[in-house]
Amino acid sequence: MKLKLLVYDIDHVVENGEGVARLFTVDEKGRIVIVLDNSVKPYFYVETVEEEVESIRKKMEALKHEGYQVQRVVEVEKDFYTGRKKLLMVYLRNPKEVMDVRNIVKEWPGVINEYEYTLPFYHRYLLDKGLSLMEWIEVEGESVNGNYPYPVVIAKSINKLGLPQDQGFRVLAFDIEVAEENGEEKIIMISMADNQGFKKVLTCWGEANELSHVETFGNEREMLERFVELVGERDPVFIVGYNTDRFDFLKLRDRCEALGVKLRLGLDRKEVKLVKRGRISSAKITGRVHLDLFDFIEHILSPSMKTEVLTLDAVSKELIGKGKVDVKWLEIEEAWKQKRDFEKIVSYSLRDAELTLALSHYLLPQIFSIARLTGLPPFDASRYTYSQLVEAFFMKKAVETNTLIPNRPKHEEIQQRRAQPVYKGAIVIEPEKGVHSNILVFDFAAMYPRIIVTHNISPDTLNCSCCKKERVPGLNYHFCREKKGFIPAHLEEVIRRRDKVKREMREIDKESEKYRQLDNMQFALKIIANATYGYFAYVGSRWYCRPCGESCTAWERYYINQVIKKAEEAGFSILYGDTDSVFLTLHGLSKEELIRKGMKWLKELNESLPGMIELEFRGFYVNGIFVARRGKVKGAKKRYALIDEEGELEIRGFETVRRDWCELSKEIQHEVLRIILQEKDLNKAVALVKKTIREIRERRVPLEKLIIYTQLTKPLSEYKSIGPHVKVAYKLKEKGRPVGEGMVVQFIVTKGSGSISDRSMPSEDVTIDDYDPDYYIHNQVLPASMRVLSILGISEKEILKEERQAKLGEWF
DNA sequence: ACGTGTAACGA
DNA sequence: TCGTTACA
Repeated sequence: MKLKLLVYDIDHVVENGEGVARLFTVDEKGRIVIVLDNSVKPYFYVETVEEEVESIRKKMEALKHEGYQVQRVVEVEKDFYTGRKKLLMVYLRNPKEVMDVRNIVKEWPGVINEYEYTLPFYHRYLLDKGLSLMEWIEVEGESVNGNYPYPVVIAKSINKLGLPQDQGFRVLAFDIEVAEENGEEKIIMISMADNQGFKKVLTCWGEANELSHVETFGNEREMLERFVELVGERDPVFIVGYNTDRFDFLKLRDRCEALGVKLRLGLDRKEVKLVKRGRISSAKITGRVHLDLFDFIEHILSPSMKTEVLTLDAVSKELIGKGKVDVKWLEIEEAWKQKRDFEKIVSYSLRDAELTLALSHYLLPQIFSIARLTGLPPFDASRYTYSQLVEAFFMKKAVETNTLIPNRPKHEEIQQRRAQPVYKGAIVIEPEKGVHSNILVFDFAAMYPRIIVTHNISPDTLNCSCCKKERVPGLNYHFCREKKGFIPAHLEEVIRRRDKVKREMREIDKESEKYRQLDNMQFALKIIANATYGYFAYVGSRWYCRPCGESCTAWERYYINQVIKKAEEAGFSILYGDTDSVFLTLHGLSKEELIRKGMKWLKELNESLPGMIELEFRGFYVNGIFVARRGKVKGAKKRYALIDEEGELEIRGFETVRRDWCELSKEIQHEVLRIILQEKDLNKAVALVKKTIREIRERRVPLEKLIIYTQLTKPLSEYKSIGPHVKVAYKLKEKGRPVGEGMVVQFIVTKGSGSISDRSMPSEDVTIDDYDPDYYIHNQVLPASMRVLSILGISEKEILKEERQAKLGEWF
């Protein structure tokens, strides 16, 4: 029989001692079909000294007599960055024997190194088959009776059908609530929502009730058993949650263990498995893909998000415009805290499941797009960091081009790499402080990836012996001009594909499904393109190449200097520049003349730039402001504000955009910048600051605007210097609150004695009468505002002097 | 577990 | 001054 199927997950089973890939798929009607395929055998590579090839091959074959099922040993040749390599390819039967045999072989004399022995078998299978998940395949095979309540097919052949076309998967979101009872933490509520309209709240807390979607149980065990039963009934392909790796599944496992409930959520009715992944573990379910959206957001999306905290509420609000904490939800939250008003609590809990479901609708297509590009299962694609995704992409390309995958560095090697001094980075031009008008901004789009491609920067082209034509400016490296490097070859493909997708996007309706699909595609390509430079110099990298990273920044400095030189030659003044951007102006020209001259200059410049490197026009700005460094005359780098013709502000580096400054300071600084750049009314800006200072003294500011957010970047015990956020973390810990690395501490500085740290309190414990007006005036609002006002000739004294008079005035 | 350059805070 | 954070 022939079947058209979409693979959404994969693992392997061992049958009669043989590794068999197990593909979890759905057909066009959304029905689950399990496909078993034994066409890929587990193997790894061994590099030996030339003279020992034969003897070692014989020795390996002889391992059969010691119980190792060495099937075949084949001599192969593969590309490597050091050149062509002859290798022995050792085929085994059971995937777990790969490690066992490698551990034996590595001790043998004459064996130089082993390769590709750490790949999980499912990854080996996907790479060798050239398959990506979330794509349609055609399976020819035979239907058999398996131990699953789903059809099982043994594959004879599998063909890729090409273009991805999404399928309506069943997606179930869930969320649990816990509470302490008699010193023991229990699960008291489980909410579920799926994309077929199913909603359910299970609880073993509160009284019986009339709500149709609520089931109340006499005890926690019955509730958990019902949860397992319901997952089976709803039969989802994707189970999504928010922070479920680190919280919900750990709690579920603990409680199920304590109460003797089997958490059988898998298609095979097996229990949820917690698999270790670095510091934290992930919950894995056979045949259903558990996706923790928090991981994906933390690793991939958060750098480009505005929110200070990655709570479900804040994230949904930013990404899908839902989850706004309005009055109604505040009420519900209060009810939950006080454990009263059952109905409200149920809706609170259910809302989390529904928000997670809504988020998944938006995020799953992005995850799938990354999965297709990197060849990783969605389970991994959603959990990997930038560097891991880049690595997976190049591993796929390596196998496609008969290139040997370099090994991951061992612990010792990582230490050595870490000990290397940092190399020279990008150039930042020191700006002249003050206000400037008529500014043209240009930047190099995707500069590092384009440098890598244009100059063929790659570990396999570094210092080749065949040609030495192009030396890296200022460094003693050169890269081959004859042969295309491994990294540049595939990176070029990524950049070209992305450019093409972006061109296609311009032609179609922004609201269309096709547009979203293309957008997700270009996003996945962008991740790979942008992270490759950093990956060269990342200590954990397989394709580690410091000279490559160093060369990228050297070329970057070269090009920025070229641009500056040519701009000066054309008569422009250079106001500022950072890494890949330049800010230019030309006094005495009208706006139109300036733009016309700028465009002409840009065209000529681009004709002189090689390869894929191109400078782009980012925009024209009416005004811009550069501020001074603290206590210095010179202008500060990476801190400026621009305003365009539409009155749109672009603020970089200022307190306004930093989360470790309180909202009030940020708001006032933003307003000061706007008043100055847009209204050009210095007095109005000064008056605003004065008014704000008065309001702080009179305690007429909302407490939330005084909260400072600071992240704990390491475990509490590792801090040598105890700053405010660390002190607050200790205070939280004392209260019995969970405190850990990665947590964003929220605090307010209060009155009293001692250092600022001593006086910093968890924001939840502070009332309006507690905060320290002096701190918020002198350490927050004033510095933030003065940063801008002082360059316009306003002194702190001026603002405070009149402030004192105003205060005096209150007495008369 | 992506790179380096930078400003600024609090102890 | 140093350790720390968050930004470009």
